[in-house]
Amino acid sequence: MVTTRPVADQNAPAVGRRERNKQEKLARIVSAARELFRDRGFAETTTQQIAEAADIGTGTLFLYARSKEDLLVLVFRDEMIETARTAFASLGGGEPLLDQLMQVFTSMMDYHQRDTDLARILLKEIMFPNAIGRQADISELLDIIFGGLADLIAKARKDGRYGQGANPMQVAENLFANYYFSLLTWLGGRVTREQTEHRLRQHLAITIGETA
Amino acid sequence: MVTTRPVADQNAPAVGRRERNKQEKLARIVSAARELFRDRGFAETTTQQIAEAADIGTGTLFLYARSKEDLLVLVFRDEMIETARTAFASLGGGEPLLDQLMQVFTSMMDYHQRDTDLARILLKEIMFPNAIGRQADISELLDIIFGGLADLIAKARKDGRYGQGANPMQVAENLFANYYFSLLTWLGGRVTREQTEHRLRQHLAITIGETA
DNA sequence: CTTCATTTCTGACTGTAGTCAGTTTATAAC
DNA sequence: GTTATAAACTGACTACAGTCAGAAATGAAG
Repeated sequence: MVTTRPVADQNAPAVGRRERNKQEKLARIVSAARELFRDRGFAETTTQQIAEAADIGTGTLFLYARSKEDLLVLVFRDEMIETARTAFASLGGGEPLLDQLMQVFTSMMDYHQRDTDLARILLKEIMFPNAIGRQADISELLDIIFGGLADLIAKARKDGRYGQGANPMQVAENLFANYYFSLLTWLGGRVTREQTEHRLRQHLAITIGETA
Repeated sequence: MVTTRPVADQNAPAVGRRERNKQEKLARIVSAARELFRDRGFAETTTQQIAEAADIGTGTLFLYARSKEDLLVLVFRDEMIETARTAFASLGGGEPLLDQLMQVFTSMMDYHQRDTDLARILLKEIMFPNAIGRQADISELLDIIFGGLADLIAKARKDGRYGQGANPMQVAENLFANYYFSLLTWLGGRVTREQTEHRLRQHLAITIGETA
């Protein structure tokens, strides 16, 4: 049997043992970290424990994530992206814009509610990445959210469900700023989820120039 | 000479040597920390250095601030409060609301521009206090900003410079959320100050329902 | 002044994130 | 196969934030 080098396997160019090993290790790391973070919490999990559970050296961990926080983002980024996508995709077509917006944002809040402590740290890291050029890039997540919101606004305007004239992307940014701020107060612990949603709705209404 | 115990010295009740020492130490700590943070940056300054410069033990530092981040807030909180007060106080009366808002926010941005690295960490700590019941409480700062904004809105509405019907406090929160978000992108380093101001103005215009 | 209780202070110590010089492993070239 | 080069890995190590048991200072009471 002539084992030729694996030439151009469709969407996996140049996959040698090296690359495979790397992918496997990354998977082990992410899996171990996810479990430990969920079980014990972020602060209570040490990078040593993660390394041990992933069966790698302590130093190796930091080849895959620049910091413990970076690792956290790496672990949950995909879930968040999926949550955002689903939130937009499961939207009915003809409802009032304000209701659509609230559906999207409450879906994302549902995700964070499962573990508000992790959510808090995630939120912080998303907007304050402490390593420039981080491994775990979150621009894709932001693109999905901003793009989705801008689309909603543009569509609502076409259908005559929303009349204002401002640039959809700027309205989207304004809406997200309010969502982010609401999330902060919610996860800050002084306000219930119910109160947070109520206020968020009013803030969104102000931005799109309607009554709540 | 009969040294009576200092009875009720007007606005300083029960000031013994103990209280005086504490105040002096706090002043030394804040002063030393301010200088070091400004000179070398936050990450590059160690709590040891601060303690040494303030001529106290390492442990003592953490009786006055729960963490290094807490100390940062302790150091700059008063300056920020003063900046916010001044920003609102130096406002002319009859200008368009949007211009007034931009004046307030650019004043606060001027303050942060002196040291954007510190500003970044401050911003983070203000919205993500990592110790509950921190020593350095920032609720006063937020009260000033929210109150000031709400006043501006209420006044503008009375004068007929602003017509919308929403609760002034909620509009204030919406405006601040947008300011905070703009600050984030600015201090995140991907956008110039000029671009940031331009965008902020448009976001504020959307919120108050006017054209930029 | 002399206890005694309470507050404040202290620095040796601990736990942990992150580093780096040296080692191992994969690939390429012949 | 052998050798050479580069990539990936490793764990002993470093630096530093924050702790805590004991020491010192203060004030109160007699």
